[in-house]
Amino acid sequence: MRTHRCGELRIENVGETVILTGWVNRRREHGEHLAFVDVRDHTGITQCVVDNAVDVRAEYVVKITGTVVERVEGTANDDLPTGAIEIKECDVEVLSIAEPPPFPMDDRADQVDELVRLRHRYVDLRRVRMQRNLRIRSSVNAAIRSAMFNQEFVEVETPMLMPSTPEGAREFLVPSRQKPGNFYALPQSPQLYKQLLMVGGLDRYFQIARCLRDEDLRADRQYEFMQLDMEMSFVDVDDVLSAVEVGVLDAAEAVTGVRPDTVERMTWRDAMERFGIDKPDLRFGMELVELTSVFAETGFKAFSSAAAIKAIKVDQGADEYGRNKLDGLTDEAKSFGAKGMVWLKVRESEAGGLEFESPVAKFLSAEETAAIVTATEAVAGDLVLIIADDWLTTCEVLGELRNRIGRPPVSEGPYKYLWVTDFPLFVGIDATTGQPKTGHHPFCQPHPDDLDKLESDPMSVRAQAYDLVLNGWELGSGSIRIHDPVLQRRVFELLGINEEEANRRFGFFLEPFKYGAPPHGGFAFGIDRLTAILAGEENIREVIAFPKPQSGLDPMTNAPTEVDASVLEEVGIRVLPPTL
RNA sequence: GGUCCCGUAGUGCAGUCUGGAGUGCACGCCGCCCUGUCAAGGCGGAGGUCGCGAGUUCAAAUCUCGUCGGGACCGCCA
Repeated sequence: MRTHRCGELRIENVGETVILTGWVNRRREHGEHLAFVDVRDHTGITQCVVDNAVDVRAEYVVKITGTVVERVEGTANDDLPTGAIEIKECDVEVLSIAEPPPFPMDDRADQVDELVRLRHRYVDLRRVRMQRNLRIRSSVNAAIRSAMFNQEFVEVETPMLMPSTPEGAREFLVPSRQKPGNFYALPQSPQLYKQLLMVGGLDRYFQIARCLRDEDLRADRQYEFMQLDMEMSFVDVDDVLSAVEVGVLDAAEAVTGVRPDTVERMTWRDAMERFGIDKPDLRFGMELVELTSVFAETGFKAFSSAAAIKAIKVDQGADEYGRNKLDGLTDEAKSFGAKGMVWLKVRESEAGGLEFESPVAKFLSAEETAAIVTATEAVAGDLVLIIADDWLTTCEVLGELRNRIGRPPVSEGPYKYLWVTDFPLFVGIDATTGQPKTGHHPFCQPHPDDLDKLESDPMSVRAQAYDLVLNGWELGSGSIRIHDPVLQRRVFELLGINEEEANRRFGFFLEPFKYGAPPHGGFAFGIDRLTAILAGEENIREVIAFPKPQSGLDPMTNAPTEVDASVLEEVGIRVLPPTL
């Protein structure tokens, strides 16, 4: 139908008769005998010179046949790759007429209410931004697929209809017609199946897998999302990390043209100590400074009873953070669990040294003041924020403040990939049962050096679990799995799950391990998130063709909808009246 | 479940604090003019349930309450 695409023609094509197809980007009339029509497809725009009698308007779909000519002296457009030429003696065929688009087709649409864009997503998708993002996404998928295939991973599709498992995220349920009153669940992840593929001797499995979780939506969370899901047999942690790295770095290189530096590694403990979070953004410093020992003998009550005291320093933040902003940060700190926040503005003292301007300055001894300055390497004009609490709270609150104050926008480089390793096997105690709660999932292999502490000091046991982090976003996580039924039983017991309950909840999954399970481990990372960061987008909706807004209600299709009573009847469902 | 912000023409805004006729701007749209524009230019025109519902008031886009919708975040996401 066409000889060229709209972004292709150059000065070399002058003289050729060409056929272009696309959408009318804009029309400029100049009296009775002259009008310019910019025809657009995903490759770009070409200017066509037509007679004003031709009635084409914005977003009409057209087929234009004409001759490529060099533009008249002085009328070339340097902003367009095709700006040196135009199409003359055009024969214009209208393939589809169109109503005016509901929003501008250029960058101004970035300011339009997202709901309007989503309601007319098919129009929004024509824009440069969305074309670019979806093509980046396609490159990411292609790079990952070939990276895994080249490493001898086998692509296997696992079922979308699976049994409901009560663990983890809330599931989407699918009623059964053959067995009314019973339900399938859509997979939160292919976790269970991929481990069974290892039992089945696939050795190396991967899948670009759709996962579904019925949890509240966020900028980085949709009901449905895509993961690179993989699992390997006869491996240790390093083997898994290396294999995943190839996929992630290939994808990044495919998009940016630059292969990222090798992925850094950091233990969970170090990440918490230094950055106060298990997904540190390494693009900026502002590391947490340890001050606990400084206040070992302090007379300041807020600090004397705290297990951990740490600080962050805001370079030259003293003037920028007035009373209102500091109060805001304090409220923030409290909302994340701190009892309070101490701020110190560093000033030159009259004696020539440094002193603090702060409501609590008078409670700090000269030695403590000096020690804080030394530890934080503060200079006049800096702002120091101190949190004193139990170790985890101190770290987490400062981690939040650090991100709030220093974190650059997603679109700013560089890309900082990071492995966070040695996560704790258990995090916290379940308030109702008094049993430890798993940090990852109950099939996660404890660190071999910590096996003897499982019963005696479970909270200190590290897991062979690891996360991949990019610029402060958690891309994914994985672990070496338990393949030994005896060890699995020990872990279940610690979690308060007896054998009967384990069989009831995970029976179909545990049974196969009696038939010879290889040691194995794996990983999964979110393709939406990786693509968003590589595209410089703050929100994964911008890299998804048809995403849902925060409510989960689709403004284009109106899903979810009611269904006919007969349909419900068939699956044995009766809908309750809405609760008031 | 919670906190905060937003809702005025197809789109983006101003007006809301301090109540006084839908008062206004830009883009888009429709018509006319225009032979070198390229987010063209000129002239004219159409287009509004101020999200919705109550309340206060002589009078509500504006104040109050409720509700719906959107966004960011917390909870949640093994």
